[in-house]
Amino acid sequence: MDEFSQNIYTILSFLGEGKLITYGQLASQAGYPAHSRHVGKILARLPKDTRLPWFRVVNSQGKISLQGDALIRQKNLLEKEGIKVTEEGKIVKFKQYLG
DNA sequence: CACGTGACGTCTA
DNA sequence: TTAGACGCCACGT
Repeated sequence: MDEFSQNIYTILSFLGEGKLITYGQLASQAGYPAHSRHVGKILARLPKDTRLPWFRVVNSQGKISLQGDALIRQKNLLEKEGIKVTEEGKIVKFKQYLG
């Protein structure tokens, strides 16, 4: 477990309900601005029963980067927190949910 | 060592 | 607003 991953987990654990963050912001806040892609890899290997709010992470365009059933899962979790998402996975009023 | 790939980002037309 | 071109970095082959 490297420092970058630890930072990602810490930042996510402090991300409150109804708040969103992008891969790029996570990477930057973790101290490695150029590692936005790596954030995805780290999230992808999280256990299914993790307590971390991985579903509050979207790309800089305000869209969910997952596909198929995974997209549906994240969509449902977000809507459960009052965030509206279109069929294509686009977050409605995306910028309102950032820090 | 070269190359392809991925839950990405920024610029530009 | 959308698409394509590039940039970026860790990893497996």
